[in-house]
Amino acid sequence: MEKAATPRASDIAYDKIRQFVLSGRAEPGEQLTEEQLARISGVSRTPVREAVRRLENELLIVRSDSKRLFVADWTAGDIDEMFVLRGMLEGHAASRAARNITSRQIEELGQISDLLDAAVHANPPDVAEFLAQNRRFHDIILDAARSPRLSAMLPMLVEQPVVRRTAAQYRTDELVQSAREHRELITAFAARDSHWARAVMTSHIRRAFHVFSSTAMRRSEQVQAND
Amino acid sequence: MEKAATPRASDIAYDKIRQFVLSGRAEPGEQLTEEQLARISGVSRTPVREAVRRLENELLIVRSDSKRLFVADWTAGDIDEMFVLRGMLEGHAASRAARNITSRQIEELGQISDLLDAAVHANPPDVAEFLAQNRRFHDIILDAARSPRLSAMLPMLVEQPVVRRTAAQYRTDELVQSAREHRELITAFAARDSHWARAVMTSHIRRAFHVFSSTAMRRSEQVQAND
DNA sequence: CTTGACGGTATTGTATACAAATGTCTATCG
DNA sequence: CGATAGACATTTGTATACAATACCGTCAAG
Repeated sequence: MEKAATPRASDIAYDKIRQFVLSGRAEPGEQLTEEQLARISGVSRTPVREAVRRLENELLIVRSDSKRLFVADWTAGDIDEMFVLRGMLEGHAASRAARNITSRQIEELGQISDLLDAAVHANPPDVAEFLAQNRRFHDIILDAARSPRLSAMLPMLVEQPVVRRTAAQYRTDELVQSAREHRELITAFAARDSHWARAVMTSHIRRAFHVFSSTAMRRSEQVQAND
Repeated sequence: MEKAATPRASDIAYDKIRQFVLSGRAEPGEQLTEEQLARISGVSRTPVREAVRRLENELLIVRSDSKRLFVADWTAGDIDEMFVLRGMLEGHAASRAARNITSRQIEELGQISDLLDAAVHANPPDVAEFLAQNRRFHDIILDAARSPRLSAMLPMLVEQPVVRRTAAQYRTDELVQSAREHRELITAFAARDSHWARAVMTSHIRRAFHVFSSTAMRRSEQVQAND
């Protein structure tokens, strides 16, 4: 049985606020007060402050000239930049992982890959499941990289603008290709080929960026159509 | 006249604790209690906690399995990894800076470069001044890169193991070479050549790593001699 | 001698009260 | 009419008290 870790109020606050921001219930640029966030997360301001510090560090929340909190708002340039950094860092993580990964972990990646395939080929494709397993996949690689520093830095980059859009925007062929790349990564890991792993990961992330861009466009077209 | 910003207690705590850790007054692996840190920095536990969160994020302080604080302790592998990441990120920063830097900023870099030369050629070389100006130099580049994300991530990597050793460990020829690379960076910026800038910066950081390794060795030899 | 349970102590986590500071509105003056 | 100063409201920052949790030594049983 899994351990039922004690829920720390500051973690609760972190999750709730994060979800509040990413779900789009808070508009980009909107002001947030600590008290409001305390109400939302059901704890006092003290743990909220800690949570806010973390989110601020992830640039999900920004502080105005002096100390007032706002929901971050992303330019296209920010997002591009973010994917570039993710490409570098995840590429590096993959490279390290190829050297350090255990066969147990490779097995695990294989199982996740099966789940990814299942999610893709479901009818209709189960995109939420796909994203969840995709995240697990990348987390294992990060773990295998054995770099506390990478583990601290990557969360600042992952899935920030991704979550906001609805899952329905993905096309099946994109998911298929993504799943294929995961398989290739596993092969590279099994071969302990760090250069291969880095290259596959880098292009994987970069392609994700273009998928993101095009789905963002699709979405805005859809929004226009709804107006 | 420059603004005399209000000193926030949490910033005071951050500076004091950081200095406490980096100066070597705290042994790596040693436990730190919030109350002790509060005494040291002269504020209450609340701002200390915020400061600790930041330092924890920079991996200068680590949390034991549950919640007790310890001074981080670095393996050779950690330091190597850190310089690799710095190389990637500062290289990327230089690349962006080459595209975005203003002529005003290039001038500023030139002035700092003069100060670097002066510090190197003083007799004896003024290493503290060199390090201070070096830091200003890199900060300007980071600023010119215009990426809030890089600005958030790089502080996690800079000068952590560097400060602990005494300045006297540097050799003059190393400082001369470093100053030369700064000049070359300026040239690359002036030419707006992002590839050149990235390459120079990458090798600059990588060379710094090897200088660091050798000075660390020199230092340990010296310590052995003193035993 | 080892192991495990118990309880005291040290340390971290949270809430609340209050202080400092920032923003905003209004009234008055140029 | 616009600008500015001052009072008021809102928001963030800090300290303290208390609660919850983890650690560690002790003691008893196997």
